[in-house]
Amino acid sequence: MKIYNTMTRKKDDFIPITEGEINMYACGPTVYNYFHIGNARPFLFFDVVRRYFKYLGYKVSYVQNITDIDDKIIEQAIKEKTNFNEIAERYTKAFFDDLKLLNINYADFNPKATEYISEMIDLINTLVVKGNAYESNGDVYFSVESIPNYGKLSGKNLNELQAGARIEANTQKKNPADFTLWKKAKDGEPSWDSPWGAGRPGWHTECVVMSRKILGQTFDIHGGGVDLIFPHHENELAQAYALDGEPLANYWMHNGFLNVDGNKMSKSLNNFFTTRDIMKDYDPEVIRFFFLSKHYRSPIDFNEEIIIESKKALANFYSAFSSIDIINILDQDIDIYEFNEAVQAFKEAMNDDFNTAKALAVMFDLVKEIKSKQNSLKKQQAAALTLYELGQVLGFFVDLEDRLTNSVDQHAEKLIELMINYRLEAKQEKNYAFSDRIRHDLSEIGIELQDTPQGTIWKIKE
RNA sequence: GGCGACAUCGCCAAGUGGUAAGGCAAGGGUCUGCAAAAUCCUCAUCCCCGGUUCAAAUCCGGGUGUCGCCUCCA
Repeated sequence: MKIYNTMTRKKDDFIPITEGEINMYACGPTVYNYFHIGNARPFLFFDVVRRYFKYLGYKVSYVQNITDIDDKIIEQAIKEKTNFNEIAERYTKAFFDDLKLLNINYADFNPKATEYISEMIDLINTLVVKGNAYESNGDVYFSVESIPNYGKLSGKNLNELQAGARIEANTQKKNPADFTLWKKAKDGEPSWDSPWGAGRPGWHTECVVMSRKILGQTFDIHGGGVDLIFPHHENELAQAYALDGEPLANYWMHNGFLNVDGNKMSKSLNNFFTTRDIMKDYDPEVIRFFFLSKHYRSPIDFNEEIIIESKKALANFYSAFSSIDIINILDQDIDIYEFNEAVQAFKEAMNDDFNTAKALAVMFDLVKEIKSKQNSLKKQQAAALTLYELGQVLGFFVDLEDRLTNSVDQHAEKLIELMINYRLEAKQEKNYAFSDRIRHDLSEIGIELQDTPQGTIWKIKE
């Protein structure tokens, strides 16, 4: 298995620290709002990473933090004239609700920053004692010059950083690139006591404390969006290195950004979408397909057309399932060994730095096998079960039965059948004007009739 | 200004040395009273120029274009 490692800038062979076990950490949300569609990408992608490792038989420990104290949360609280706790709690709940809708399995651990304040203070204190951090007027900064190789992950060097004029001049800092470990509280801000006075921890410390506490000194995979490489992950790395010279993680994975109609998503461009809002209009599984149809490291463009395309493409899987009546064979003991080759192709794709786009192509090949009349029923069924198995690895096909059945109440069903019979009578009398009117009118209210050799069937239109 | 990524059919998107996966759309056939659905078939030489090689979308150099990071940000 190969994973692209931001640290080495190439695909590295993946070797877990402990054979058969994987410890991974992905940066979670700052809970000050509903998460947007761009945020959904890493959440969803690392869900797939974890599912795939489990499919391969690894024991996976997955940690995703929740940043529940931060400037943005405080800002939002002020705006709503409430306290930061209430904001954090509200959007933490929303976060979990939305994950559930997206069929993203919760992490094994979701530590919150506010639950680890004393550990963070300990860590900062250790860094101060070791000479890697210094207090200045109630703030504590990490000294980037105190360790060698600062900037290794992001490919930056300190001279260039200093040359960049965009780092605000902060006279408190010894080096403009030094970052905040502890932030002195202003009047009225939430705060915790510390050896440096009342304040709150800087963002870059929580991940170090929580990941090491739960997963150990060095863990296997640390992930997040590309924008986190610098400064966030660089700064995490620096702290861990300063503590004991050990790397924080062996593999650094970063997903590419999402653009909207070719532009960066921003509130000012009026192209800002929360995942929650999009899920009102589109099946969450369509969103999953959309993301997985492109390699995770590439930038991806979000727009309405592409979502509709994803929706149509995804529908092929269900159409294939429907044609084979998969619900009735799910618990049958059907040998799917015949499609072992497809499974291998799927794994090969996934083993190559999680090439989900290629993996989806393997799934579409199975759709062909399911529908091919050259194949025996048994072979079609085996292909369907293989498709089902692979799809689940990517997080598809939840509530399969519900999706494949028309859900209307019994009276409505009888009414529809009644209409179908009336139409049939009209057809037999060659009163096509009337039969077409019935079909048309039913279609108008969302019920689609299809004449098949087996008779007329009906479907609820999307 | 510094660092980096990308450029493949109308659209989306795999493919990193051996002669272009897949999806959407489109065109054509079958089926149908007509539809729909289904089904079968068709559909690219890889931004430009130069180089390396028996062989390049794939490697190297030079262009052009798009994007990201350098500041809170998935």
